[in-house]
Order: sequence, then structure tokens, then C-alpha cells
Amino acid sequence: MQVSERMACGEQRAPEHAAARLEQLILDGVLKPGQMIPSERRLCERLGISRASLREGLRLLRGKGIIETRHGKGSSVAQLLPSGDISPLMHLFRDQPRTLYDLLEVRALLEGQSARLAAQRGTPADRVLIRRHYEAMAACVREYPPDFPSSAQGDEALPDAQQLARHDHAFHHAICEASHNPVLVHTLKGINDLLLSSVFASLRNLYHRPIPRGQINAQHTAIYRAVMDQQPDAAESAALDHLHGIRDSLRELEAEDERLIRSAMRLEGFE
Amino acid sequence: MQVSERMACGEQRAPEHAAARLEQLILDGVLKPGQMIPSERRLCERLGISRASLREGLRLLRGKGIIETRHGKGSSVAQLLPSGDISPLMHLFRDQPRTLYDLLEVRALLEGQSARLAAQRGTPADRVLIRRHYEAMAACVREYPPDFPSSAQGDEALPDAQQLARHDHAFHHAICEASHNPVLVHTLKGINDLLLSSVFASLRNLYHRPIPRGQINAQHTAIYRAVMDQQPDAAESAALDHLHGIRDSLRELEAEDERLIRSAMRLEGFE
DNA sequence: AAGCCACAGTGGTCTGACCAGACATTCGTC
DNA sequence: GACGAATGTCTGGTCAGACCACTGTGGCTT
Repeated sequence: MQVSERMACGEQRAPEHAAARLEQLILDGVLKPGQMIPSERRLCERLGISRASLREGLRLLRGKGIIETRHGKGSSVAQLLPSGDISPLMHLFRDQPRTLYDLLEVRALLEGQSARLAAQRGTPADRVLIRRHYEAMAACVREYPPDFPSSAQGDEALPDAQQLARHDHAFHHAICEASHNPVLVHTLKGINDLLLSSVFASLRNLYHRPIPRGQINAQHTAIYRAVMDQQPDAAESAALDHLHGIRDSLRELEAEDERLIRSAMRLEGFE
Repeated sequence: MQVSERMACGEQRAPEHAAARLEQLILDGVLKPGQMIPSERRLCERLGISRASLREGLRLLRGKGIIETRHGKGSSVAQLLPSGDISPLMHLFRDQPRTLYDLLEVRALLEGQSARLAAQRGTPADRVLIRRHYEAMAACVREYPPDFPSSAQGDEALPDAQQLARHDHAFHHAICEASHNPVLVHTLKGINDLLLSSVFASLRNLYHRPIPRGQINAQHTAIYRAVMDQQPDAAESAALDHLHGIRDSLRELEAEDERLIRSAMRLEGFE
């Protein structure tokens, strides 16, 4: 009975079908690297196939290195990003401060397109996620003491800044995923990892200064509204403004005190 | 009972063990390419495992392209081709045909920006290199027989097509390097590797058809002139036209005969 | 001789069961 | 009360047997 229905969806056998289904979930970002996937018994129930067929599909994915399985625990999506440590190019980028602006240039390009596509293709579900992250970020911003830059330093201020950075990152990521282009998501993630792990840490300093921070918040709002209102052109230009603003702020900061950046470059953090 | 005995041969589970056993038989020449392998029922009996486990092992081999199976007939050893190992991410992208267009979308974005920046920032030295590759490519195109698509097939036509593809690739690469953004070069290279190693192989078919090829040549010329004349806007739009043209041609081809692409996807090649 | 059809063999799938590892809970002892 | 052992329940790993769908063949009918 179950066979006749599945025959409609092409030549694919049940195991391949299941594997493809899971692959798609991974590409779409529903299942993220490191995350556990549902148990076999739950999965085969949800996919409407037997556990034997599902297991063949899982075996296929495991053979490709897409998932990892441990007896008694379950299966998880493998870390399949080559951004880890492979490329010697990464070291090169990290140690060359001048590539900071090259990174920002490419990131601006990708973020711009992300925002455009998100406004164009985003589903209601995407917008729910984007809204959630945006509001979390906004709430985090409001909690900052007005006299923040002078009131505290280092240990006290850091947790808030890092949390804000996380929300910031999640917001941009949600927009990128709303573009429904897994390749774009992956590429942008690679660029951001590069920025995050090294040079871009310096941007954390921007949060310690009142003026650029207000600017950044305003830009985030502009992106948010354009995406939610499904206005591709406005979304793209807002994203470009945002990234160009960051770049300009960084340039000013650099001109003002180059040593500040050079030291910050060695720290962790984000935006 | 069967488990305790197998535990002696390492961590290997039953399916992997069976797969390894068959691989060894193939490597030893006991099972030769094209030859039918014993039926599942016979095999699982001889290996002392259940049919379910054996089938997972066979599925593994099938995923690697080592064996081929046809419903009602049986399994046979595939014609083994020396293919390098590919990353999990590539498996993911390769097996999801829809990501072809996602890849092209991102590539269009990056190539567009490359061309723009090349026109904007390119030095005379860059232009010398671009010119060299463009002319090599043009010379290669002129050598094609006018009635090419019908005159030769496969073995005869392939060398020219691959050489043209190499020049094509070098031309685009030279333009990207003229952007003087190492990050852009690196990112675009990543995308192109992905396309080259898997899905994009199908595009080779475009060279076998007269109309799209002429279109592609004209687009290459447009990009070349805009970059050499240092006209950023024209360069970007020419590059975008080029990539969109490729995308559209591919869509038509796909609509025309989807099986052609699916089979070509398994071969090596470029543009 | 040509065409049809039943049959046997093959892969494809499902079902239900049991085994083994990992983990949280609970219970009993100290 | 604290700690360790027994227990229960989740997970993946495996098995046995059954049925379905496809393929090729050989004998049968026409």
C-alpha cells in the first residue's frame, strides 16, 4: 500500500528518499551541525517508512560523513563545515589586518543579497524567527545603562556585550536563512567565522562608544522593517548601509587609535 | 551469539564488515567490474549475517558507486573510476540537484562584484593577464568546427571542450584576481570548486550545443571589454548577464531532458 | 512460429522481536 | 543525609520471516 503512493515521487527508493529528506532538512538549516536528530523509531514513524528502510538511508548518510551515530545515544549532524582549520589561507587572512576590509566588502555583498532574498522569499515562519531575534536584540540594547561607556569596564561590561553580539549574529543569520539559499548561508557563515575568530573582534569596541552603537541599532531596525515588509530593494540597501557603516566606523576608529584595534584583534567577540 | 564472534575483528559493525569484505573481494579481482555478485539471500547466508544488515552494507557500497543494483535482476560491480574523496558538504550539495541554482545564484553575485571591482581597481598588469586568457579562450573557440555538435562525440570532442573550459576558468579567475580582494578570490574559488567537482559538470553539455555557446562567447566578450575599458557598471551587468544566461540555458536544458543532466552530474568536467 | 502466461529468482519493504550500550531515576545501604 | 547499586527506559544494532514488485525464462496456447 505504501509503495504505490511513493512511486509518484520519482525513481527514488524509500531509503534514498529518507536520506534526501534529511539532507534537505540539514541544508535548510532545520537540523544544524552538532545537533541530535530524532531517534530512528521516531523518524521512521514521521517519514512513513519502516525502520529497516530508514536505517539504510541513515547508513548512506553516515557513509558520506553527513551524520554521526553512537550506539545507545543517537545520531547527530556532523560538523561538515570546512571552515574549521583546514585552509592555510585562513591563517593568512587572520594575520593580515588589511584583509579586514576585504572581508567586510565580501560580507556586505552577501548580506545585501541575503536581505534582498529574505524580503523576497521569506515565509511567515522565517519572519517569526527574525522577529524573535530582533526583539531579543532590541531588549538587550535597552538594558544597556545610558552612561555605559564610562560606567564600567571589561569584566562588568563584557557579558552584556557578548550577549548582544550573540543576538546580533543570530539576527543576521536568521535573515540569511530566510533567503532559502543553503549555499549563501554556508558561504556567509564561512566569512563570518573568519571575521569572528580574528580580526572582526575589534568591532566589539564599537559597542563601547555611544554614537556608532545608536547608528548600528538604527540600521538593524531598517533592515528588520524592510525584510518584514517584504521590500527587497530597501532590504538590500539597508543591509549595505549597515555594513558600510561598520566599515566607516572602523576606519574612523582606526584612524583615531590604531593600537586599540591591534590589541582588540587578538580577542574574541563579535560585532 | 553472532555478535561475540564478530567483536574480534575490531569496532566494525556487521554492515561495514560485510561491505569491507566485498570491497576486498573486488580489489582482489575475485569480483570483476561488470560481473554480477551473488544474490542477497546467498550472500547473507555466506557471511553469516541477516539480510537487513547485509542490505545496509550493500547500500553503503552503492552510495560509494562501487556496485550497481537493479530491481529484479541483482547487483553487479560498477566500472570503477578513480575519483578523489569528496567532503560531506559536497555530497550534500551534489545529491540535492536544486542547489545547482543556489550555487549559480551565489556565483553570479560574486562574479558580478568581481567584474565590477576588476574594472574599477584593475591595474595594467591585471589587464595584460586578462587579455592573455581571453585571447587564448577566443582562439580555442575559433578552432571548433562549425558543425561541431554533430561532427563528433565523446572521445573526440572532449579534449577541446576541456581545454576551452580551462581557459574559460582562467579568464574568470584572472578577472577575480584583478578585484584585488583576496577574500573574494578565495570565496569564489570555493564556490567554483563545488560546482566543478559535482553538479556543474552538467554545464559541459552547453558547449555541445551551438546556440548557448555563441551566447556565452558573446557574453565573455562583453565582460572582457567592460573590464578592459574600466567601466564597472557595464562589467557587473555583463557578468550578471553571463551567469543568468548560463542559468537560463541550464533550465531550458533541464526542461528539455532532465535525464541528460542527471547522468552528466555524475561525470567530471567544467562549464 | 508468434504470442501469451505462469513460475521462479531477484531486490525492495515491512513487521515484530530481541540484544546491547547509555543515561536518569530510584532504592537501599552506610 | 550521602553515596553506590539496582532498575527502567531511552537509544542504536541485529535478526527472522513474511510479503510485494520486478525480471527473465520456459512452456503453453493460438
